[in-house]
Amino acid sequence: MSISPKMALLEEYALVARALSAPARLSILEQLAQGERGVEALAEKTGLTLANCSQHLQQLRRAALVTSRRDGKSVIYRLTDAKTLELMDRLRIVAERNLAQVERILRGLSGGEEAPEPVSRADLAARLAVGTVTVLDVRPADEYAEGHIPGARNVALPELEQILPTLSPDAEIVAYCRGPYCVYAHQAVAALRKHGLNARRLEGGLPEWREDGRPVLIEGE
Amino acid sequence: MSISPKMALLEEYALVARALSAPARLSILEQLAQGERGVEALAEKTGLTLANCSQHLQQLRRAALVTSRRDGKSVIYRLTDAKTLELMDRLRIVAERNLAQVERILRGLSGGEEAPEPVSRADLAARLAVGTVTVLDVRPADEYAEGHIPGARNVALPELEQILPTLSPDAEIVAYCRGPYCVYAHQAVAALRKHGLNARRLEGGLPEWREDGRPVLIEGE
DNA sequence: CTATCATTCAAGTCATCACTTGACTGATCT
DNA sequence: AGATCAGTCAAGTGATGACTTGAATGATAG
Repeated sequence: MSISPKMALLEEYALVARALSAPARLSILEQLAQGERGVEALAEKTGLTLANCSQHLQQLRRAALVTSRRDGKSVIYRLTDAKTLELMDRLRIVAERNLAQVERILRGLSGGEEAPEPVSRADLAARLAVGTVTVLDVRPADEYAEGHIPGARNVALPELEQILPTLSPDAEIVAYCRGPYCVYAHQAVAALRKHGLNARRLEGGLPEWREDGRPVLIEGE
Repeated sequence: MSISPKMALLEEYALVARALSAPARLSILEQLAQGERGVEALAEKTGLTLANCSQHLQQLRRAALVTSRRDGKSVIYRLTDAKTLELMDRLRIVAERNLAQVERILRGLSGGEEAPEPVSRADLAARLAVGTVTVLDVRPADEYAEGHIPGARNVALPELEQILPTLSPDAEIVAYCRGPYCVYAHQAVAALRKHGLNARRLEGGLPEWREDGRPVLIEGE
């Protein structure tokens, strides 16, 4: 006797949801959204041990969210499909709408202040075209080097304080980071606004910008 | 010592994903998409025992995907937010794109034949306006009575064979059911096509139709 | 061919989950 | 108040998951 096709389908959908049901794996997926990565790099960025990270990757592979290829001694993982990012974004949206806890955390990130609405990517592109905006890439330098919005200046969060004097109080500042799951841009905007600067977050991050088909500058090109 | 806000956020997102990670709960959510329901009705429709169903509902409530209210002796559950349906649809899309197993099951539902593209809801609305289409609601009668597309004829799957003679071979037939997770429309279309009829599925089901703001007829109105 | 490096596998531990059974609670009906 | 009905809770079981540690694999460098 075979199980019903309906249950079989639900099992498959549940398999994908289960892949997203551990914070560690969401963190890995966020990293992979920046670009393909070896296991060690992923383990370091996510703070997981190597073996643990490898096992999470196996689970992501079982759900077919990631694929791997061999490159010499290394195994390089990448997202199977950009649609996964949309799924993760819906997940965030539903969580933000329904869970009071999420709002509390986000407010905490903004230092208790009300954060301004984020700038849409289309909006930023338009402002970049006429040059009336300062764009800050607040990711770590290695990720910036791998690709960033043309014209963006890289300032990892710890260095933010130091560059404050170089920012004009009149300038319109837009900060971005890895994407909707990343808190760097939230924190950067909160810090900048505390110093009276006119800063806002970009909606989404570099992966979403790239997915829109907008230009991405790679270091050394 | 407090955990980082980032991990706290990821935990919340993972909580929502975990709520979607059991087939039983996906099944419950699909039912709730039809309309609010008591625990017993949900248990019956999903084939879960009462206690088990209740416990799944607690988990859905923890993730804030459903809310409940008391009505006399009964507790009525409903979806907190229609965005949840979008999330579930993305889940399905990602699963269909990445998992070969899903394609295999869907092909099996269609009797091995290649199923035609579904009809979009806008398309069906246009055809209904000019009256050149036969719409079949292939859900159980009680769900049809609770609301259906105006002009749709209710034929639960087991009765489909009997009404075949009443369908013209020239008519264009569109079948719909509960939504993207429901297999009834797939099966109905396969059966109809096997008899040489020109049948296609509607994209999505009644909840999506309603969510579009299109008219829904309730029995006895 | 041996050594090295990147990754995976295997085994074990502790926690959580799905499901069952049977007792419990809270609202209604008589 | 007692009986009844809808739903929840509590405890127990077997399965799965997250994480750790240490051994095994597979490709390259010497």
